[in-house]
Amino acid sequence: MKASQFYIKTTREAPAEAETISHQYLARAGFIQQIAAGIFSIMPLGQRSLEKIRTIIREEMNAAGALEVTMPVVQPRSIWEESGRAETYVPPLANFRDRREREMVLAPTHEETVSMMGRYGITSYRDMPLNLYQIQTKFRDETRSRGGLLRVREFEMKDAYSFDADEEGLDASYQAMAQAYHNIFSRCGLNAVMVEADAGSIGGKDSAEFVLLADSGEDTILICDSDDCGYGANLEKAEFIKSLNPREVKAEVEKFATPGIKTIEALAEAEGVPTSKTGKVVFYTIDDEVYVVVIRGDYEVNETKVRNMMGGSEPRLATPEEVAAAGFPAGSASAVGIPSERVIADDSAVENPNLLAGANEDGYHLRNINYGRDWNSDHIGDIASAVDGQRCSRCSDGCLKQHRGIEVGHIFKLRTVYSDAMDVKYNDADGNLRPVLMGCYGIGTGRLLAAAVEANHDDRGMTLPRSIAPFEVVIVAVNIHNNDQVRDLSESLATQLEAKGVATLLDDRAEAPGAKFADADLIGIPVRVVVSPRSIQNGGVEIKHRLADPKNSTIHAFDDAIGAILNTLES
RNA sequence: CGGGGAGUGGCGCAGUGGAAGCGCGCCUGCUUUGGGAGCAGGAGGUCGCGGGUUCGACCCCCGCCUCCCCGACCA
Repeated sequence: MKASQFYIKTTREAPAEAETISHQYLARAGFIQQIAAGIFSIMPLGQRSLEKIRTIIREEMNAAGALEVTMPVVQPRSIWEESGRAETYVPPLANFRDRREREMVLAPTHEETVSMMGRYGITSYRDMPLNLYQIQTKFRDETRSRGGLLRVREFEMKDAYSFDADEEGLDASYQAMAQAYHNIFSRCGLNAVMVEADAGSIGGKDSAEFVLLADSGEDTILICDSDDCGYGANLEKAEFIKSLNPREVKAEVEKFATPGIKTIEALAEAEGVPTSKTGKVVFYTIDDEVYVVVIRGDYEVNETKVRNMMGGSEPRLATPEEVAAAGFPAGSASAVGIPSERVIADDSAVENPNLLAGANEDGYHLRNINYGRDWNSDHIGDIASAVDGQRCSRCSDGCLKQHRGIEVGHIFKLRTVYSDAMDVKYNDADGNLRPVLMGCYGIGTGRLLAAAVEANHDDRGMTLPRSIAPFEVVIVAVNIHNNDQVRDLSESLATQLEAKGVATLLDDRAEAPGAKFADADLIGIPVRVVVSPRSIQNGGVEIKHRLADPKNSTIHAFDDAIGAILNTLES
């Protein structure tokens, strides 16, 4: 491909709104163009990289036995009513009416349509396992866009859906996808870690996400630092071992005045004890009921864990008005005297004796509060968020280390959430009608590209691996327009490389050499070959890997050039 | 959807109540050709939109739209 016939428009400066490295480089190199908030066009260079990513994904999905399909982006709202998600998935659903006034949605994900596809043909356990996937556009209206391609509203996703007759089958499908994902990310040059995750609003149970560790990511994950443990989970899911305060004989409750003390930290300091000796309270509204959530003072409430414990309804912090309306005291609160069905308690608050807590009277607190004697709860469990440095729940000696990361893939066991709602059933070997067990598996292709840039760049530009770089070799033809030798040799090299299947860009533009070098570095083409009057005088062409020092190239005679280029490409 | 910022040629930015400029990029010609070349000459902007104040608004006032960042949610 000749650069003069391609579409290469690079800029020295990134758009002002580009903050992340990947956004800056993808924009400067002309891979992407922003059209609206979270909506991008992909330009020819970006298209080539994305297509290579798609090809890798297709190869791995096909190898895992999945079958490619295409499902519609525009869907009738009625099928979302059938699954029940028209009500629960409200914010991200973009609605419109067609010209016959039928209510339509832009699909944010495709469980409904794939369930219909499964329902169409799956009638027997003999029809499974089945795995259907597509690479298709999604639109989520309420997700806030951020970081260029890292998070957008319209995005392309590879989404796969498995159908199995039993748990063993589902597990095998899930494991096959996990392996395929490892292969995909590895081939794209990403060292993604698989961590346990919460299933979120998609529904279902077991799930894991694949995360590229990067400070620009918005995902918080915790990974055990023990070499042979391997436990990792995202913040919503991570479990840890809570410390236990020393056992003490239950002491008598004492009420005491604490004028002006509003925080747990201030209370602990005033009493000269650690915050782990306190029980703090947060009010949450769940399904229009206000609950008192109790947790030991040194931990924070994890709303996802609360949601899961309370049956899946989203908790949100209660407003002062709601707290007052529920008849709960606003200041210096505690669970003492609150009906147990309205108390949600972390086990840390239950298991530790003689805690400091509010007196449910402004300006007063209580010493020596004990669960069972002074307060009760019908909802006890782990609702605490893990933080850096806590003990790993899976091994005896590890500590959890907190990281930021970019979520590039997510796999779920949906089980029967959608097969029940959408009536996807089969006959088992005994003739019983059973719901199909489903799984779903997603990879954002654009985000994968952005993540690859986040993981592969330097101060000159992108350093994408050969597997996803838009071109593998760039031939910088210096002075090509007034030097026939340069022109003939560079074109000959390009032709030979193309014949060997190497994606080659011949930079024949009438740009200054420096501009061509800068563009080659910015775009991040793995191998650079220079053909110039000087290189010819020196006996051939110069070959350099993108990651090598800019000045550090080697001269090769023309007869050896192709071999040397291929060798450099392999390195 | 809450909180904060910003909208001026393609991109990055300056600017004043008398109404528009710089750098990069673009076009033409000549000269150049190893890390984003030089000279000369050009093209390109209803200053986000609507209303108001004023003799006069890019500037002041009001409303709206859009974009970005932080938070809640996700691939």
